[in-house]
Amino acid sequence: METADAGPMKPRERIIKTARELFRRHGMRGIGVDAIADQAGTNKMTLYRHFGSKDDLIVACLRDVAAENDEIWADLEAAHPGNPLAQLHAWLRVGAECAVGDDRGCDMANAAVELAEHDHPARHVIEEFKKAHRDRLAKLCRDAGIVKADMLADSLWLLLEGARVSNQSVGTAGPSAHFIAIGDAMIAAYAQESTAKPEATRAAAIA
Amino acid sequence: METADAGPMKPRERIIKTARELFRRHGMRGIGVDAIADQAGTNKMTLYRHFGSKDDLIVACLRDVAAENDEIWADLEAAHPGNPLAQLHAWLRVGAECAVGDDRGCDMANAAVELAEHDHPARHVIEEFKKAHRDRLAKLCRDAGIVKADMLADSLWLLLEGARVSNQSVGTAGPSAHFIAIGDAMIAAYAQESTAKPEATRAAAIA
DNA sequence: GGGCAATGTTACAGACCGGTCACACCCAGT
DNA sequence: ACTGGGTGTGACCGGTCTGTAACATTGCCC
Repeated sequence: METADAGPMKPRERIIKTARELFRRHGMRGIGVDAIADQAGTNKMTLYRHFGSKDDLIVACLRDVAAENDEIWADLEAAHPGNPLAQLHAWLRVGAECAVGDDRGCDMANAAVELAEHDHPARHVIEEFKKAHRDRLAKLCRDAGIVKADMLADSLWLLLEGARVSNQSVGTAGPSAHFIAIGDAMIAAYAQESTAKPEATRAAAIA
Repeated sequence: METADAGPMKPRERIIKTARELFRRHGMRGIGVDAIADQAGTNKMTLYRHFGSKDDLIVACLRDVAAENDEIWADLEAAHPGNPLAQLHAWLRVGAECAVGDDRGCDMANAAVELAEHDHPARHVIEEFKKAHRDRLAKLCRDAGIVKADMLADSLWLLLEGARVSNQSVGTAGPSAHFIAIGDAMIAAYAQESTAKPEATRAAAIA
């Protein structure tokens, strides 16, 4: 059949790319390896030669998602070098693209829902990825001089997670539509709290 | 096998109760009707006499979830009659029970993730439920005199959705641990904004 | 051109799943 | 005691799924 992607990519890449799309559209348990191989313009045998099992393929896809996300963070820092507050606002805008322009949520979070077994090989990748994301966000908040950096990071994090999962039940026109407004309000509130009160502290530091 | 639940309940109830638990633990696509019937102390044939298909059973389970939730809202109002702000804080506590004491998230949201087909019969139930929940929350905010009631409602809603989905990737000790603190801060910020600024308005109303 | 590794093709095995059938059973209401 | 509706039992069908085996084919490098 091979409806798409007979491009110059090697089979391995095509399989991962196609699998990611089909996993996303039908769920990991809702699509078979045969359909993935077909759609990738190859066949089941070569798929199994590159990935020993479907679970291995799933793990490879999630690692691909993680790598893609690393690029986003690199872009974020490159766009506003040395300006963590601007990076924080930019992060919010990037998150908004996910939260308003897409109704199938975060691949990692979806995988965590679908792969309920606690010993699934993908769980490790998911947990590592999400913790890394949250830690990067917290570092950004800290570097931006937010006092309660962890609280703001967790607030923004839960906001994004909530928006992306909410899209799947009530659509992008639901509460997620206010994503940026809510996020900006959060940042503003914590930033104000960080500059208003501790004048005594700052004065002491100067003196 | 019938490891559990040979109680006095009629088969239909036992099946729904068991199905809900197994769906929750293994995912809807991760458990078969045969296993559900076994665990419920009955058999597949009886299951199919009560529910025409597995999808029907799924819908029935989700309706059961919705009914249980209605009770929670009734309890909330009964506990603090005529005091919407107290109900709002109580709602946050109830949400916290889900967000810190459970790592398998919201059944409805999980179903939305797992049942990716846009025409699945359960989708209607999920959407209706989630919208009703969000609307009730917005009404509570409005009744509590919050000016930007919709914004607060959406913020709290996304907070809860995020916490419950986040539990499945990073556990209850992750950002969800700050659920109540974050929620209280949100309510406080919006409540302050609702009493501080509009003194002119209130004065005008009195005069 | 020869050779070798990667890829394609077909068929198959084994398991599981949703769903149905025919028939035996139990037990309450009359 | 009878009867009838709800229930239990096991077998079965057709389909789909992951994963494998054996063999043909392509394409690249020397």
